[in-house]
Amino acid sequence: MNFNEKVWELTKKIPFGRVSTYKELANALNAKAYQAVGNALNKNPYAPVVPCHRVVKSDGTLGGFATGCENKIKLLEQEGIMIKENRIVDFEKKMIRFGTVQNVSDF
DNA sequence: CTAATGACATTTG
DNA sequence: ACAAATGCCATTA
Repeated sequence: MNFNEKVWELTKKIPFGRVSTYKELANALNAKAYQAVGNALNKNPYAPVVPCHRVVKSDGTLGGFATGCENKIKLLEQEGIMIKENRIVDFEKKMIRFGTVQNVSDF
């Protein structure tokens, strides 16, 4: 299993209504290649399978999207995530950390 | 193998 | 707070 497949598998595990960051994704894979994570998501062949729109930058901004960041915003809003000025609202609460159980009550 | 690239991150001006 | 510069790691040419 190469690095990209790991990234995609992990991305598929992001639950509905939550988001994660490239850095946390790489950290969960025990690697530091956050940029390579974004690179993998960019050319992922599992476009509809992998919820790439739930992956954002570490500071809460959206980052990029293959089919346009506007589309990314729409997808996230469909999942109940509010976007303000290209930034995720309550990002700290929405962000998921793999390996740690998150509190669902505040969402 | 070497060089260039990117949906990034961190530091600096 | 914003923009530029630098560092980073896997992938690709």
